[in-house]
Amino acid sequence: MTDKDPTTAGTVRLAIERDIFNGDLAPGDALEETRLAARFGVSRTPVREAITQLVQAGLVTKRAHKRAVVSELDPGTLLELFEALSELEGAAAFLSASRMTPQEKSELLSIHAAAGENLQQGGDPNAYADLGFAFHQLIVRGCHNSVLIDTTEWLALRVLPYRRFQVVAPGRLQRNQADHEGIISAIVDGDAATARDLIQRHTLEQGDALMRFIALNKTSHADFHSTASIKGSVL
Amino acid sequence: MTDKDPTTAGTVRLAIERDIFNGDLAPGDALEETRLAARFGVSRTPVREAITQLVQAGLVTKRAHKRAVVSELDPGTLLELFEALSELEGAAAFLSASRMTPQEKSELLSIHAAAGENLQQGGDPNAYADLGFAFHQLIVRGCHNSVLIDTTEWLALRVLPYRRFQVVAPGRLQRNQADHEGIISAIVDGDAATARDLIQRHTLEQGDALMRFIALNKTSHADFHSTASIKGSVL
DNA sequence: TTGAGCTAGATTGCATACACTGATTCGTCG
DNA sequence: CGACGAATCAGTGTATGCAATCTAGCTCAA
Repeated sequence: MTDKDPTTAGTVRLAIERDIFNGDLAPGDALEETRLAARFGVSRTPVREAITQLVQAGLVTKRAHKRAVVSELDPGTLLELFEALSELEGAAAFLSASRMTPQEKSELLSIHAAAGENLQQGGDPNAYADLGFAFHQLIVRGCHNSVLIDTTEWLALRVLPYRRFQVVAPGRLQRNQADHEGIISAIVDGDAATARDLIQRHTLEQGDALMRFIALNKTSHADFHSTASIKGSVL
Repeated sequence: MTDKDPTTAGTVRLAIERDIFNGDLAPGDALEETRLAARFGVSRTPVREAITQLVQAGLVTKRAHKRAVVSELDPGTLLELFEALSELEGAAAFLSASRMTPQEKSELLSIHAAAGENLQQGGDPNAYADLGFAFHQLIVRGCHNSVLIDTTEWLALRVLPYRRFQVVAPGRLQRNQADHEGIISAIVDGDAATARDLIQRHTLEQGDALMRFIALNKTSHADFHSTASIKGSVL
């Protein structure tokens, strides 16, 4: 996914991806080839190729002779996305329970501990969000099935443009941490079925929370942009 | 997936896909831009775009400054692929058990009946394989979650280039039909957990059978091509 | 005032030309 | 005779130009 690509097209693709994840490019924004080419100091050709790649990755939507736009996820699709993601993460957790190496398990524990410390000391929410992301990533990768890993992360990628929507419901972070606690126990104990069940429910809840947050805040496109300063993650 | 794309690049992409699924382009074969451009009577530009799309779809592999080749699946990856696919189909079946409409269920039953008839009358194995493919597709689509459907079919697509490997183990088709029988019962009864379990095991077995068949027959690349006349499906 | 039709500008899709990288072959030296 | 190196060549990566298409703004009529 994050392979080093010495070609210009690959570099441009990563740059655009960064912009999308940073929020410099919001869902619905247009990707104009000429403008991007000028901005990166290259011709339109590699830009076009980068856009083609992003379209196939699902981050960008495009139709013939119409300009490409950053994919917008309507609530329905978002719900479907999280439902599918919860199944995939559940499957990965199921396998991870029996396949993670002791080293991977200890890494998982240390990340969880760091997140707990951050939470207790009222640390940076962004840092906590990043730790949460790493937590999920470690579990997924612990299944040692690269196809399953790639597929899961591919879906997770499509939610990233919505990271800016901070989930601020009261007590949400504490519940998140408690969920993680239970998931870790199941994995460390090798209880695959419980691990699957817990993380699946957990991911579905996250999606639900994000959806409700978006439904409340995104009354218009302008409002969407107004939240650009709020950064954070739901993962 | 099969969207109408009026652009040249889209047409070329579909043409190359066809060649891959038909076996005119076997895994490992090189895709040379100039040659393809000449063949389709277009310039290299749309051909490059088509190849980029196929790379992102996983059907083609490419590295910078090296020519693109039809993706080759080593036994390990193939195993991972089927493991992931079994999880996804299992998840879809789980949801389908409660979401399929009566109409969809009856369609499923009629396809299964047709397959049974074909089997009993010693009909065309290719036709049986197609029915089996339709069977799986119906179950997946019955979950009514387009993200899950697309993801599952995307993985299934990567196995299609190996359709030519007919699984001819004795009694295999009968066991396949019996599996389908059980899966249908579970879905019609609304027994989601059983449906998931059965189809998951079923898909894993299919992958295992395909893997063993390939391991036996593919002693060299030449041998691979020699089986080109044998057509069929494992789905 | 509002809506349909049209025209001009902007933008995409494709073709062609050039630059650069990787591979093969041939020549030379040990 | 074998091995190393340089030149040549095939093929990909990028730039640019042109034609087809879309979009926005305007005109004009209802």
